[in-house]
Amino acid sequence: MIKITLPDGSVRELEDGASPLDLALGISKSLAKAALFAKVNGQDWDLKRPFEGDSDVALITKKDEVEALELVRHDTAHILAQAVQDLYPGTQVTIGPAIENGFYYDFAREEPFSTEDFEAIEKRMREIVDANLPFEREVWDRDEAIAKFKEMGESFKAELIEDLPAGEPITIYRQGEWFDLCRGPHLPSTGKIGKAFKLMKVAGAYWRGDHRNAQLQRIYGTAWLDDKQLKAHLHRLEEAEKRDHRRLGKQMGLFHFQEEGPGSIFWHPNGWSLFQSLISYMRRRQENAGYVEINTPDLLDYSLWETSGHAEKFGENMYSTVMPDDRKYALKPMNCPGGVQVYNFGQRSYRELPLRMAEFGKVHRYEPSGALHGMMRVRHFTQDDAHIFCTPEQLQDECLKVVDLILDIYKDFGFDDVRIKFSDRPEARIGDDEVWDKSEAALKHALEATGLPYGYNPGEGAFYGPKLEFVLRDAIGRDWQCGTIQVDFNLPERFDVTFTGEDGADHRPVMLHRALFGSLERFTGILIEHYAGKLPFWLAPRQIVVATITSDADGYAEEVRQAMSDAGLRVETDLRNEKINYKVREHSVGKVPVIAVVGRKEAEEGAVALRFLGEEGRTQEVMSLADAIAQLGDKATPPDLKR
RNA sequence: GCCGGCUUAGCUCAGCUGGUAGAGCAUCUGAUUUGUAAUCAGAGGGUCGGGGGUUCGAGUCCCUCAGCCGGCACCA
Repeated sequence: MIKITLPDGSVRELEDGASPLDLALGISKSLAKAALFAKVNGQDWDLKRPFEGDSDVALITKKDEVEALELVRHDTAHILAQAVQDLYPGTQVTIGPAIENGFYYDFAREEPFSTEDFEAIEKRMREIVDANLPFEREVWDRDEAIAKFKEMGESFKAELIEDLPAGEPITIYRQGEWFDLCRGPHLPSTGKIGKAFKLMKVAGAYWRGDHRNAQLQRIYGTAWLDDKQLKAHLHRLEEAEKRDHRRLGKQMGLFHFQEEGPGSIFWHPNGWSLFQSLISYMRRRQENAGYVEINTPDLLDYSLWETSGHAEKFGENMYSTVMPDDRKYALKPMNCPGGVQVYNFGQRSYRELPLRMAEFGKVHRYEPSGALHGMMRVRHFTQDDAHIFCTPEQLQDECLKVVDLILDIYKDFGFDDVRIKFSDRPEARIGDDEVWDKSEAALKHALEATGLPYGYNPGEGAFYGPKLEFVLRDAIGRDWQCGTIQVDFNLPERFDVTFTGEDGADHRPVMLHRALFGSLERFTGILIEHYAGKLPFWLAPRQIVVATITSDADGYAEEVRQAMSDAGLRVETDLRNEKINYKVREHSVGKVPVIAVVGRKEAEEGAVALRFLGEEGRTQEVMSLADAIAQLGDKATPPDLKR
């Protein structure tokens, strides 16, 4: 007999060789039907896999949505693989994990898959579900497994097994004739997967994520517990597409791209207004936080990048040119060397530290063509950069201040859920390990002092120092790095940066690189998506459009515009000979937050009828012009000036 | 950069198996002066991303370059 302890603490005795399924049956028939898999001593366990002695057991059902979804998605990946191999013999399978919202499976096949193949594949997948094939777990001998997969021509699978640690049991899961190397667990049978899945897209992906390896074909799918969830997900995707910044940017007249400037933005008046609002805001915040602002050349002698080490690491991605004077120049890909020159000009005293030098720097990077993505990844962008020169003793405190500032600023833009990632030394780096030990420790301590949760990105630091990344998520769930802090003991060394200490001797400061928006271009894109174009009033490029009903009100409309403009509001008139419906629609589509409608009535009364964009139950309010200006003026005040 | 897809009027898109391009919106002109998401009528506008090829003939087939889209890789 074995003793099974359930999560509520109750204990049940079962025969040797009993499985979670027997346990469930012993409790109730409905539980046995609902159970998907079990957690046995914290380990994922198939329902039909016998217990190995006394155990703590939790039965997982659909109610445990996170676990259930993960399992269903993983199982769906398996039937995708089976379906593909049924339909396209000669295709090799590799790996197929569950991911957020679904799963993917990577295949090796000469001929490309196309989305047109999806219908046939999905049909075959549904057949496999209908067949209700039991998933059966087997443990194979390592060498036999390798030989078997090699014999089948599955070289990728064989490679996976070869790379498993020696002691690891090789588990194989069978569904009917088909089987795959897999850690498990799986559902009892394919019928339990259900049909709330859909194949979404094909894409290339490198074997083991390494671009030197073979390129595989990845099929992405989404999978859910029921049709309702699936439909909801597809609906979410559609909605997310509507807030795509590239689409909204066009509708709102913010910017455009064109072939002659791949990865570079042509800012239109509305977009540039938004961009400038962000800069003004950040300038105030930085000034308030004890920063000074500088500006350094866009074009500098290439040698500066050789000194910094960027040329060696990123030379391929730098725009550089040799001029008739035989000097090689580079468009700056980052601002650090420039900032260092300002610091190094003249002598610095310990009394000046920490010295926080900010720069809205335009940088150019020749990003790989495939990396370009709307405003999120461009070749020409503006950083709200700053370099903080401080003593090692001041380092931690400065890091903390930056983290606080970043999070406070994100809140002003409505981002409360920000993920922080700590990245430590990469393989390709400069500087001694002792220096890295020091800088990593300092940054980590500062981070931990905030008490905030954070993720860990091993080996993802900058080549000169460890970094924190602040990650925001776009409309359709893609993550984008925005803010960053990097601790740097290396560049001060390379550029011979010093200050005179209290003792009269030269000392080496530490350099802190930081950006809060990161790229203003990217941040703008994220803002557009975050607000689905309905920007907060203080950021909206056109805050108010004064729209007339008949031409009788033209004169009054102009008066209103002038008064609002005098109050510092961004306002335009729309005097066109069009119906008010037409004007309302056009400016609503253009995401103008307030339409001030004026007709004969308003003109007589000195009033305005304000129509607010997307505010349910508050679509229209009639008030005096003075009241309107007071109310809108308040709305137009940036959040940092309200406190 | 890699894999796949796409590229037709300012915008969104249609154009079957090759036979010299269509719609809606926008623009312009005219009429309409209209109370909160598209007033009516008329007109102009593209040689089908660039280049090359196959063909009697190509937007439609092939090659090539570029850009964009979806991923992957990269991201100072």
